[in-house]
Amino acid sequence: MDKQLIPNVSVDSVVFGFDSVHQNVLLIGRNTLYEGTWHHDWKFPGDLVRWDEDLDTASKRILKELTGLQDIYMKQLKAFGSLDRLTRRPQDISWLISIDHPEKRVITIPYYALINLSKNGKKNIELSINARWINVDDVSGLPLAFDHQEIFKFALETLRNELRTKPLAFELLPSKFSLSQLQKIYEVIFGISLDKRNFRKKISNLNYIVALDEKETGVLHRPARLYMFSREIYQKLKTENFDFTI
Amino acid sequence: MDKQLIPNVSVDSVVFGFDSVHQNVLLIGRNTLYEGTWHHDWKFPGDLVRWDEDLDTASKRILKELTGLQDIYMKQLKAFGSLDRLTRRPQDISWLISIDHPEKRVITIPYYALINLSKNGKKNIELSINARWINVDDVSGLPLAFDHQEIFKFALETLRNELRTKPLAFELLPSKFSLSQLQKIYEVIFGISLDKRNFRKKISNLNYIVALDEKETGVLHRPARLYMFSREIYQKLKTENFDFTI
DNA sequence: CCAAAAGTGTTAGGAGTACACCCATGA
DNA sequence: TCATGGGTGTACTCCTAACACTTTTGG
Repeated sequence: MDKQLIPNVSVDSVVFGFDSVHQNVLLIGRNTLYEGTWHHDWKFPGDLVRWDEDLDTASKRILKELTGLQDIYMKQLKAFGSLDRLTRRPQDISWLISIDHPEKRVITIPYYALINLSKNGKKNIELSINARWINVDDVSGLPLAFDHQEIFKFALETLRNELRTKPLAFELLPSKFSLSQLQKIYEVIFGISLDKRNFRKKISNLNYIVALDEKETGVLHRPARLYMFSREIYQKLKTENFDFTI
Repeated sequence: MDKQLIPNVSVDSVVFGFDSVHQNVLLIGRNTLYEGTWHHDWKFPGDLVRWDEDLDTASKRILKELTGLQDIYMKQLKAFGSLDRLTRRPQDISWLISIDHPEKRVITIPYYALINLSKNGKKNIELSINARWINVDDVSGLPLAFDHQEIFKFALETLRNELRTKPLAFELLPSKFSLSQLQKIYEVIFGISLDKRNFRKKISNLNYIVALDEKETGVLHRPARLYMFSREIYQKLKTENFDFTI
């Protein structure tokens, strides 16, 4: 095995992709030969960390290598290090042998990432390898490798928590956006529907969301006014508790 | 070095101790010989993980070995794995050499723990090794080893977040407690003061905090009514968002 | 002129906040 | 009877929630 790699520490990426209608997650399809038959399942993109890179750097590098994605919001979830996390499912053991992986025990440090698919082009990303965007509602019905189902559950909870308490929605929007786009993010990720008037009333109290003198173009309906998120104003007001409980 | 230990993965414990007046954290004093003079600093209790134990198990074992504490609430924070985390301060390098530690790069996985000092006896815990309870407000003025200042900051933020959104306060209370005791926890940990009447009004809406037909005894004032936390009722209502924004 | 989404105000109920006095007990 | 913390109610303000029609644009 490559000597530049730490043999027992990996990172995985749970990449959430938002396409203005659904919330998806990026999974890599995998075929494993086990007891003479092929098994198909899914895993999150991930790999071993190098000796000469930080964990945050590793997560970015590996995501880029495996999917071509870069310059997107990424945040560490926590470490997963159960004794049997690689060996619970016999087909995973077969797979580890097939890729000549020597370690019985690898601790993985998953990250979650956010990406706007309408902005970045869903297909460009799927081109690389056998990655697919899967609707988050369908993930619990799929066979996932190792402890990736557990990691997924933790990632989804964390995403929702952070979205409610931090200005994370703007990572999923272009720098100029309409209030309907913003509202849609909360609706899709929390799986709820919100009242337009009440939502706007709430937003108008947040003075770090600033109205621009610009409108949408090229839409076949009344064009919406555009807004931007001012990180400077947000930082100043940050001491007040932000709570996006909508 | 002990072959049972994973050489590059450790756990640390940020133990918060609440003594009904202050919030403290458990630190281990350390003297390091560096360039001919002794340097004194502090670190969180921690050690390497064994090959044959889960991370959660390791954190409990090591905390018990180093402080005698057991059966307390512990939760993982996240992994810290900067390239230079062991080597930023020259005296840390000296110390690693002195304890014959071979690895240049160790990823640490800190946990935070909660303990009620009035219940458990502050002194019993300090007896072991050179551990001390330090008021959390004083920690940022102390020299801490490695990246432990950064870990501490993260732990304190996480504690406050969890306390606001999860029924964590009850980990710091006996099973039967008065409302003043409960109020005190929020006051000390958030460093604020709360109105008694408004606090009680809020509590009375939470029906998983159930009034008992019992009173304090042995106090030299009017005895307070006792309450208990019902985890069953809490679990049922859990879907409603809990927010202890006081 | 039609389709499609943008934009806008009012009211009623509930939650949060500020505030001061009497009560029960042990010493 | 005194010291100590326990226990209680009201009024005001602010936030939340429910709800429907007009406006602007491109086709």
